Amino acid sequence: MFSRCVMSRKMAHWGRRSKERQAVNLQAEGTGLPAHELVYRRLRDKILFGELEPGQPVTIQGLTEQMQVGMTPVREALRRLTAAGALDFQGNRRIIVPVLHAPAIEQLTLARIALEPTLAARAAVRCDAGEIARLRATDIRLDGAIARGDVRGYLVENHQFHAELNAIARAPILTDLVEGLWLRFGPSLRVVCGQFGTRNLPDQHKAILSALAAGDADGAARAMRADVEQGMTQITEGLA
Amino acid sequence: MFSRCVMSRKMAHWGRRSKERQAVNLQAEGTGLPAHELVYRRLRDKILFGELEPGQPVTIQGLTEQMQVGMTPVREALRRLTAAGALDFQGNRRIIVPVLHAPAIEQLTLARIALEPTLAARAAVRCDAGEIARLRATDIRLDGAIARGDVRGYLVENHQFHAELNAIARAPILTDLVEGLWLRFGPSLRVVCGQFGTRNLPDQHKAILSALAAGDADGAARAMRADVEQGMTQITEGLA
DNA sequence: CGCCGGATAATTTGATCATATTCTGCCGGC
DNA sequence: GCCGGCAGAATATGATCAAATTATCCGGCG
Repeated sequence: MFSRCVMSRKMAHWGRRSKERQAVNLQAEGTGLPAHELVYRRLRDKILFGELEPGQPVTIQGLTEQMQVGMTPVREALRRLTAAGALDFQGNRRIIVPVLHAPAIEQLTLARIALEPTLAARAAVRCDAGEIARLRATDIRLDGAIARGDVRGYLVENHQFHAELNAIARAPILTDLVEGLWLRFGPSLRVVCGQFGTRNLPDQHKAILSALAAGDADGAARAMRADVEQGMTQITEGLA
Repeated sequence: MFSRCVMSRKMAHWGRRSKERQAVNLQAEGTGLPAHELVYRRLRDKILFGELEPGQPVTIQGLTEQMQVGMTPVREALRRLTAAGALDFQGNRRIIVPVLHAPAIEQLTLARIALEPTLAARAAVRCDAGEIARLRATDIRLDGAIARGDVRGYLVENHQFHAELNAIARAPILTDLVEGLWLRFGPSLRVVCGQFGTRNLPDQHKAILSALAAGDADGAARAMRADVEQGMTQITEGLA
């Protein structure tokens, strides 16, 4: 009992040393958010914007040294992402970036068509002028990225457009569901865009914006459905 | 350096002792699944079947001693559940069982109506005789639980019925989404059932079964939609 | 003289880490 | 070709620190 107490003091000293090194790193990274949250967000963005390749293995130890944090936060972030289907947990405790196959794409399309038009319709009856203006600005940046041939920029702004739109709908539960779907096809979308470039990337954003500005819920839903179908068709054909 | 080594040996010894006790406990629980998976499943069932009360705080340390495992597995299970919305992460790093309010119920209803009829329709064109028979058997057990006034049994068998039905649809991604929704309203559903007992718990399961047996996709979807609306109305009125 | 509000101490809980242990997959010997 | 050891990665634990909540205490006021 006593010896354990002494021992603990020593460990406390070492722990403090490493902790200080750690603290500096976290401050450098940014806000006062917990490390597991930071790891989660950075990994999520990497998946969403195609910095990870389908099939690529994701190891805990790799992340710990890459992000300079302990294993526990990494572990938690990975659990969150695997729970959301953004990463694939191979039975033999190995984690990889998911490789989409036809049935998965079909289900994702079904789910997106079931949810995103509903959100667009809600947004149409809730949006105000400022929100539409911000949405227009995002869409212009999106067009710029396409013209520039900037794949990463396209992915970022496209997601931004849809995220802003979903936020307007004031339905956080539905929005969370949709975000989870986007995480699932993010890596594959990047692959497709990488193959074909940004030349042939039509979207229905103009039609969506018109419907929103007119407060036309049904029109917004239809336009969103078309946008989703177009996007998922791209993925299907690109991976075929 | 040396002292640390000695210390480590002692810690290892204690760790092993508790680990062996643990191993026994894990074996008792069942298969050779990892601890975090077991914790996740047990917590999920508790949420799904109403053993946790809305608003009740869920603490890591409480779980560690309750389930006799270390903090890391508990932590991972909680991350998975909060990611799915089954638990609510209060900003001040405290976790509680979610308390549903009207907008949340509305969104859950929207999502369920968007997804579950689709799954039912898919099931209708995929089911075979054996699956229908199993589904019938589950529904009979469900009726038994209702007649007995067994709330817990009702929750278990009702979930089982829908889970089996969704499995027939062979759309694991959609099924996962729906499972997440069920987790969100599980605790509140229990509260409602606890208030009213199992007397007034009508469902559309007979209609669903007929449609499935007839291979009538559209009929199955309609019946499922009615079942979902009925169930969610119960919750809305019960919590009002 | 008793009660209440705010400041402080104590406890509880969460977050993170280093380490020990276990499992998986691979490689070389038979 | 198969089996046993080995390297590496994942799982799990306990220690420790930080934050937040709760309990306590004391001075001022009714």
